[in-house]
Amino acid sequence: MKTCKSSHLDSGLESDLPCRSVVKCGSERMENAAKRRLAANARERRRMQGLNTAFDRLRKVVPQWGQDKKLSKYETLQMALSYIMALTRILAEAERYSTEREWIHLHREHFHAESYHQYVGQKVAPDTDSYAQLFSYHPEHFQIAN
DNA sequence: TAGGCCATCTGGTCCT
DNA sequence: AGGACCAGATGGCCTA
Repeated sequence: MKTCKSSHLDSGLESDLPCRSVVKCGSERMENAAKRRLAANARERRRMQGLNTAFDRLRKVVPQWGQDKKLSKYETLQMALSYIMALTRILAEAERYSTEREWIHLHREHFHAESYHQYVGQKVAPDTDSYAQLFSYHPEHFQIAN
C-alpha cells in the first residue's frame, strides 16, 4: 500500500497538493483512518446488537424447558431447529389424518392420558414432558447434528 | 481457578 | 469507496 508520504515524495510536487507538509498529511491520514475505524466499530456493534435482538426474539418463541437460565446462542439455534422439525412433523400428521377426530385419536395413542385430557378438555399448553416427547432437543444432552 | 459464554475490536473479503 | 459480513483475538463476567 502506498503511503501519503511516499506518493508526495515520488511526485515532487509539494506546493500544489492539499497537504502542505508531509507530517500534516500523515497525521490527517491517520486521523481519517482512525475515524473510519471507529465508524466501522460502531457499525459492527450495531450489527451484533441487531443479531442479539433476533436471538432474543427467537428465544421467546422457542421452548425453554422451564429453565431459569436463558439458552445460549448455540442452544437457541439447536432448539429452534428441533422445534421447527417437530412442528413440521405435526403438520404432516395433521394432513395425513385429515379429520380432527382422527388426529386427536392419534395423539391419545401417542401421549400420556393426562396430556391427552389437557389437550382435549382445556386447550392449555402441554407440559414439558409432552414437549419432550414431541421433539428431540434437550439442553442438557443435545448432540451436534451433522 | 478453569471453562463457557459473551461483547468488542480488528483486518480481510465480498458486494453494491 | 464504503458498507456488510465474517472470523480470529482478547478481555470480562459468571459458575461449578
